[in-house]
Amino acid sequence: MRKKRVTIKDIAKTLGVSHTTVSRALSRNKSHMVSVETRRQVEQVAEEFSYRPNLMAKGFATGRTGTLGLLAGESYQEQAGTQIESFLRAADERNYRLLVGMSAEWGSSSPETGQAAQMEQFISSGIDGLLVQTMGDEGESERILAAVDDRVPVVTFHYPARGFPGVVLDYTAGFHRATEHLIALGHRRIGYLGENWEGTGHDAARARGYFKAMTEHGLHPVCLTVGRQQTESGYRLSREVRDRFSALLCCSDYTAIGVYRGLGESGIRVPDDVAIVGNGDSDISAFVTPALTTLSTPTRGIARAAMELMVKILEGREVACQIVLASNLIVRESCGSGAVGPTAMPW
Amino acid sequence: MRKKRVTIKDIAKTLGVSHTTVSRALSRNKSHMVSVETRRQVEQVAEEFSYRPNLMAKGFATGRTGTLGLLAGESYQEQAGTQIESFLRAADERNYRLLVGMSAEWGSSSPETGQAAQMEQFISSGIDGLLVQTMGDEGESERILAAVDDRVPVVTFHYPARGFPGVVLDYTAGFHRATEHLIALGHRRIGYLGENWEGTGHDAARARGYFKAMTEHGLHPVCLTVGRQQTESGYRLSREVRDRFSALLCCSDYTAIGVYRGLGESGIRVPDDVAIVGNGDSDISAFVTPALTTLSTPTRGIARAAMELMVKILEGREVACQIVLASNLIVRESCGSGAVGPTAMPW
DNA sequence: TTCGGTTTTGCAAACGTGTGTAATGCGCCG
DNA sequence: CGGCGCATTACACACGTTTGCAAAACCGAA
Repeated sequence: MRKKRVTIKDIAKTLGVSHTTVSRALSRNKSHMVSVETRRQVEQVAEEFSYRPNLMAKGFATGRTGTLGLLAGESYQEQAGTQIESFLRAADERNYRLLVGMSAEWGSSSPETGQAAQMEQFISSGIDGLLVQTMGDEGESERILAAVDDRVPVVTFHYPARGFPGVVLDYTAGFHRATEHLIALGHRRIGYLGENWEGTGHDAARARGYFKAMTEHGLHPVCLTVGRQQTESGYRLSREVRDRFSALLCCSDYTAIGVYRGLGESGIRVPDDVAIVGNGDSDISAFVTPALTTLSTPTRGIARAAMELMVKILEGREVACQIVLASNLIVRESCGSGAVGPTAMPW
Repeated sequence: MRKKRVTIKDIAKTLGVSHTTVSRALSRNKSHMVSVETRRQVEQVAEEFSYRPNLMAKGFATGRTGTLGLLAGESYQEQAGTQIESFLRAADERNYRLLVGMSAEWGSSSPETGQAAQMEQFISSGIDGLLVQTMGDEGESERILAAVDDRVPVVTFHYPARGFPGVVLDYTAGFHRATEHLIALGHRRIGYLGENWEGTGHDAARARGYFKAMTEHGLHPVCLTVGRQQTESGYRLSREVRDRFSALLCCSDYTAIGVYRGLGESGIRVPDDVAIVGNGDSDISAFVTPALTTLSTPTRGIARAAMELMVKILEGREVACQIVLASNLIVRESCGSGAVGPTAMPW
């Protein structure tokens, strides 16, 4: 037995005015004036009845709901949780609500279908705009285009998607910088441990940065492929790697942790015998021993930039634009360059 | 220039029937029949026009939106990200959408105000039910009661809230078990490092489990207070602790990591000199050296149970009920009880 | 008093869908 | 042929809010 909600008509009735007047009094509409006295009374009664506007009805009438859809990626590696949290903050700051979903593989349907279905649902729910985490795979922007069908504005983040404005994380620049860091420390035999460095996604972007830096310095790049079980793969690959390289770039912190374990068991020391660089700056990276030098994903920056872009588009102040953010190299202990202890706490 | 959306009226017009018929044909309404032929035609045209129902209008008409509000807690310690993700999965499984917020301190307003405002907004947005992460502080259930004002059903999770059905995490049982684990290993001088063990929240619940186990075995409980900067506090307290205890229970994994560092710098070995138990089973715990024995929060279980409870309540199959879940003790290396290496990977 | 203008208010439609009630058509039986 | 029952469809209203247009009220000046 739930309470019946208070509407503007209830207020209107007790004041003996029309609901139109109440609506105008409360929404401070410019085009139609309400006398000061009327407004005062309306506000008083609204307060008294603890009136709360029905945002659904409002959105229904205006076509704007103040709600955005956020479609985040999977989390096993990319820290979707932190990313979502950052978006919640950014949305809160701008007084938007967030309908959240994950473009996941867990369901019965394929990832593409799931993603499309989520977008459809969001749009049906009446969002004002859609924030989509892109993965960079082939045909992604066509999929988004087909699902959204130009019914709401879209802002992508993480990876560029043809035809959509978005915030792009420049993994290439980050890994270029990380590779140069290792070269500057005197390393020559530097390897890259990647999941899918021949493809078109995140990982290939990282590999490109590595390739570029290596060839620029006349060095020979060598890539090894890790499996989906990243930590375990790193652990396995560590055997194969022991004498071939003096430094290793890993596509994720988890891979690096697996390498740590494997090398440790073989008596190979980090960073004295091999230098390691991770990626992601996940919670673990500052606390393992030795603390892991890694590339941090500017999660908050991405969320902020994407929200700002979305708001601009909604207000018609911007049409299309790609914002590029770079990963930061966080130097800790695992390359032996002098930094000691955790340098970046997660709070 | 966005596309105009296709409505049932458009379908009705092209078929020369009333929109009522279309509505009934698509919603397979029991009380009114539609001829097989008509339904077929309607479905065909709907497909052709790629019609998508306006969930807002639907909810507006029926009073049900298929959307739930999720108000998660802060994440700096409790891993809100993982918790949110679990809820997204659980909601997806049951075909609900999730409006997500965090009851945060980040805004300009006080946490209580922020929380209340979020609840108001959610309810205004037309949610069918509200999932609230409770913190266990004084007056919490009154605050929720005041904000929700019986307009939507509420299910709480994490901590019991008077008058609300919910899923309760039994920290007391978990820490009782952890303490007994240490006692069984022969430890007598066992300390507890807690944030607020005299209060009424999570941490006090943990402390109660510790107290209970200690007094049951005729041992003297000693609590030390850590600050909000958990890792740093653990680091500082580690000096004070070195000779007083042979085992330490920490209120979070992060505190434990701080203790690790501090003890390591003093040449005190874990677990040989001091045994450590953490709490939370965060990502780091399996990967630090030695791998941390910790209490895992059944994040997925909480989400599943809360969602199921909510659905039951929405369907009128349940009224009030408290489901209790316990933390699991994950035995790794930090108590020296024989387990080696990471025993629980996060995937 | 009347007129013109300004300020304030009300009416009614609109947004897209669901649903109670009434109407229509059809076949069957008396 | 009339009446009844049943299957199918249509009409009209509801949900809560915004908004264009029109009407009313008020004020000052002619």
